[in-house]
Amino acid sequence: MTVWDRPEPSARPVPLDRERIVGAAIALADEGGLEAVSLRKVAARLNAGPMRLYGYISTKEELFDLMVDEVQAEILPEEQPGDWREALRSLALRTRQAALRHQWLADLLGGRPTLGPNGLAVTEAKLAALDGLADIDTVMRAVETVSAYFTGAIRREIANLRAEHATGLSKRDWQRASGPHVTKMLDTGRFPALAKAVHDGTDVDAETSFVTGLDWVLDAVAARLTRPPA
Amino acid sequence: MTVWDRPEPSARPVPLDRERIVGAAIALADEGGLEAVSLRKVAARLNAGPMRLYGYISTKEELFDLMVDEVQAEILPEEQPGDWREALRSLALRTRQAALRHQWLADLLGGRPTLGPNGLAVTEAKLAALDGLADIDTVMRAVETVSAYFTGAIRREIANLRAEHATGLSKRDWQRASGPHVTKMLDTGRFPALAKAVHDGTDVDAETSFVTGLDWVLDAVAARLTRPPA
DNA sequence: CACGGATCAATACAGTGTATCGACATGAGA
DNA sequence: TCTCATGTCGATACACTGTATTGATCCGTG
Repeated sequence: MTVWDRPEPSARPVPLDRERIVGAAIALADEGGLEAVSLRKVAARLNAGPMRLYGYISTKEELFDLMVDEVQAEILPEEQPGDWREALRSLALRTRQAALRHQWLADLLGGRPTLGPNGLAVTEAKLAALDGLADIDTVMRAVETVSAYFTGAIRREIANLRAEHATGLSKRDWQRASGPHVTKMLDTGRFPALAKAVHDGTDVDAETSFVTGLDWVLDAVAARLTRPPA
Repeated sequence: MTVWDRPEPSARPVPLDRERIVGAAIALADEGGLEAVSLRKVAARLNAGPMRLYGYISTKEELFDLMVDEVQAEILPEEQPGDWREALRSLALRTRQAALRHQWLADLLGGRPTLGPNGLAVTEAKLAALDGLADIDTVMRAVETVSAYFTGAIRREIANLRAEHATGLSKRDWQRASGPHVTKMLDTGRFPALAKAVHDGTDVDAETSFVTGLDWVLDAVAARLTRPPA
């Protein structure tokens, strides 16, 4: 092969860093969900070979961790409100909003400990909100409980949202259309309470449902904060 | 290729049904986690070719759905206790126990609507527990809230459990060893509340933490049931 | 006994995460 | 200024994935 056949080597490789990599991965996930994120596609988006990424991450899971941590930054509020309740509420709502923007977050939320800088900062914010209002153990329990609630609630919301979107129908029509199956099941009479709920229940929008439960949980926390701090 | 070269066709194919398929898949998942479940391995475990499965399921996701529903059967209590609170508590605890037996369940919990027969039965049980104790909408909100809580809590618990197991150390040593990283972060002083929590917090076992939060949430529900039923 | 339709296995394909390794550009030393 | 070691990058390779297609083989029915 003569020089003339050989192509000129491509310009110096594009400089890379984790930020760019994570950005590309998030973009892909936003567009096509988590399953659209492959190391090859991420690399391609950065005009790099797939193996190049292994200088910055050592496994795909690590990339996911970085993605989650990146999004955690969106959750941190600009400034901490004074009231503990408003602080926790705000963190929960912002997490939900982030999950609505990046629906793939629902697949990752709670799936691994969040030890990245932003993840730690979020945890710090939660703990700080309650700092001094009760003994430490109570505070930890409170944070865990609230976090567990909204993690679970967000996951369910996104799951339903996807189910609706998959069948391509409005919220209310879902039960009727998600199934011939479900309706048939309900008609068997083996699920009377559920049938009644589907039939007579008001369908509130997801946000209302989310904050309703959230406020209940916050009430429960409030009830435990009456004890004097340790 | 003559007849003599050609092997006698293997005995009549093993009969198959969804139950067997799901059983094999669950066995694989119990042993090696969700990622150990591949259609090829499931089929191999049943002495069948991979394509054979597509007569019973049309996608791998459906197999996961069947697995989840199968495990839901373990959650249904033999008989419903009289007290609504005990009923919900029991469902939550049994879900947790199921998740501890089948840790892969944590990856799937809340990820999709559960419309299988057992999933519907579980939902029915939750709703039935509260039936008549408040207007339907309140009941639905209560069930959603409790479910969101324990879904999230279970997920976090399993996540931590895996993290500990991955580093192979005891609960308490985790913060110290999960990182050089975490300790260094804490030493920066940027996370005072978190540092205090790690330092001064008692480490309660996971079950205690779970039921503590659960009882808080149940208290919150109880507070809303005082209103007369609709 | 022949045939039609269903059932199943084999093959194939496009894609995955990651290990290995050879080429090559870059910086240090002579 | 030339040479050589170093470490980075890309190509190749491997074992594996979910699933479409296709061709053989069996069964029940005419």
